[in-house]
Amino acid sequence: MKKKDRSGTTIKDVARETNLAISTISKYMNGGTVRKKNQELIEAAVKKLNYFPNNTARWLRTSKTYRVGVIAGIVNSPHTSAILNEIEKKLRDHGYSVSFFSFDENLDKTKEYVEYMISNGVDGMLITIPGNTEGQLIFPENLRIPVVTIEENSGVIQGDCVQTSCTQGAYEITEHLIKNGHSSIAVIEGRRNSLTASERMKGYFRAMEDYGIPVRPEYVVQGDYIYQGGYLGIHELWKLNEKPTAVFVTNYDMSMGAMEAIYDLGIRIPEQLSVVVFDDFELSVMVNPKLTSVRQPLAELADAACELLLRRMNGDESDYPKRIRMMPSCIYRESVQDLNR
Amino acid sequence: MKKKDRSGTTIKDVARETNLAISTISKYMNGGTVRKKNQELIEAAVKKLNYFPNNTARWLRTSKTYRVGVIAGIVNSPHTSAILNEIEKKLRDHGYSVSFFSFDENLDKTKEYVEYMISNGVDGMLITIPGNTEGQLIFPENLRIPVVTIEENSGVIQGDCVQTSCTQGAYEITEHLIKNGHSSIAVIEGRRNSLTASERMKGYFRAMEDYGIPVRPEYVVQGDYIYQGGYLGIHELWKLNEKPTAVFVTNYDMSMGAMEAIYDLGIRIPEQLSVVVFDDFELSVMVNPKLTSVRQPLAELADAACELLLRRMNGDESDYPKRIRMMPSCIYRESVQDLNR
DNA sequence: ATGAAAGCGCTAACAT
DNA sequence: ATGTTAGCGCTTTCAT
Repeated sequence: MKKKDRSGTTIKDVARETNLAISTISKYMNGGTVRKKNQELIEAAVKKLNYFPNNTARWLRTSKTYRVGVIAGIVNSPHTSAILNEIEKKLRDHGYSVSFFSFDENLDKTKEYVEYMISNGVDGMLITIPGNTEGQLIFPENLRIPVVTIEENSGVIQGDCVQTSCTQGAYEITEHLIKNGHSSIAVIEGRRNSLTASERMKGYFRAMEDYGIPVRPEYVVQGDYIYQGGYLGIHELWKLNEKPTAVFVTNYDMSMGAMEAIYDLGIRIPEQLSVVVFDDFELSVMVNPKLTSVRQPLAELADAACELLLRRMNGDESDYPKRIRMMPSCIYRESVQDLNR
Repeated sequence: MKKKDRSGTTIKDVARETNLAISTISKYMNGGTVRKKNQELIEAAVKKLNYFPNNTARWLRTSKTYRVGVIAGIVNSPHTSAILNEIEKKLRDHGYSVSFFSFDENLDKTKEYVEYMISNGVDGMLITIPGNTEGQLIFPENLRIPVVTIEENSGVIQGDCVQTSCTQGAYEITEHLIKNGHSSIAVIEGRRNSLTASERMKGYFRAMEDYGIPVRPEYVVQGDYIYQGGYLGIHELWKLNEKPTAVFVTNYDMSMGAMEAIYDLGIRIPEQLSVVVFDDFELSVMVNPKLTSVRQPLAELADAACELLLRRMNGDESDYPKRIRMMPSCIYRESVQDLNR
């Protein structure tokens, strides 16, 4: 039997070794009380045979796997990895392990992934959609396990979710530029049809409007949420006769491209151009000067999602569906020049 | 029953719906042939009831979970996330999903983690040890599933592993400095007792020796593999009367600290100081000027590890234990001044 | 091609 | 406190 080759010692072996009933072993392994003598017997046998209980078989009876499925974007991005890191830590603290899938492109496959996860026996799921992903989350029809989504958008999903308000962050950072005396404020937009992109633009437009500053069409350049977009965006802006005094780059990847272009063109920050960016990762403090940016509370987001999921998995459905909104915060560093002085 | 609340449709339900035997359904689901009429019946029922087979129960019979356990360091680091990303993609392509644990501190808990993973029913395991982690991998005694480790060290583990040669990379990058006319070459060392640290230092010392350049003790400054170490290291070097013309920073976190210190002190790269670093992530190209660095082939490492594990899980033990060594490569950019010109 | 039945490792009544 | 037994969802002989 293949079986015997792979799987190690079972509860049966321990029972045989100790001359006790299987159920006694089971009881003890689950924290029940047995006679001291038997406890010692069991301990000895467990050690000798190197037995540890099989959660998978356990699940068959209890319908608990203590495993949660996580579906996320490319791990190798600071956004996803920050969230994933927090999720894993948090869930492990609560005795859960995580199985995860990442998807590269679109969301079409989520349904398939979700089904696969359930096939694999998870007690619940966490889904985090990177803001620059197109498409819609699709769930199998009669989903029986709790799912909490972590996202930057709003309105995409029904059900439990935690999210950040992109509009708010974009508004604040634009306002910051305005308060520093800027009115020629360019923006490098995210990909068309992206919800986060339009949320962020909304924040920008609203701030401009609130302060009565007209938006010049040539200052709104179309990006795509990737490196390239930021790079080309800056080049485009720098061809203008009347150059902006500030630029708001609306996501992380684009901000790297933008910085590259800024170096290439020899533009001095903040003397010639003030720069603010959406998302705050390592780069923001490693470039010179350090960037003023909008920071999404990723760890807090992940934490809240885990808490909620944990409650759901424990059967508490009281406040379903719950939508938790968190506010991003602006981090003021050295990349903005104060034009008032 | 809790049970019924959570778990969805079972094979039983499909059998009832179609008036066929459970075993017929099972056969069909596993690619066996059934009468056309029955096939249609089953398909219809599966769709109607939204049935998908439960891998976990399946495992009970087949001892295959199609799940592999991954134990890695902090996900939220470019090193780990690059590897994890590749592993997940690769394994998913082969029909496996990944369960993972990360550990923050030391390796003492690996044994526990490994046991837990096995309890959870994985077909194999991948363990990646970040080079800056102390301690020894400890495995449970009669481990019945294949394990492949991915590491930067050599000699720590018996069994299958893939690794990079740190010594080689450190040698090459030091040699590069020498060939560019440098002889006052400082190095910021990794943490004491770290194997990778000593491997990297070995590369440095060997290159210096091969080219007959004496190593000045004050140019070897002790770091700790974290940000702080790089930061303080540069400050320490810059207090010296005879400053080095080049510095080799031996890991990523320290190189960030070093760059920070370099900015703070207003040191110009490469005019005043040439900088080379071990590890090549985003930072290296985002700073100005771009950094010459040693790049570990992380994706390739992960790929090779997956290939090997996949073979082992398919029962091919032919070349056990296999040790695959990969060479890092140097990426020459703009942070080194050519003193020969 | 189909079905009946045994059994994977474990837990949970229930009886002792 | 311990043992007996049924059964979780599924695959796999072995009959039919």
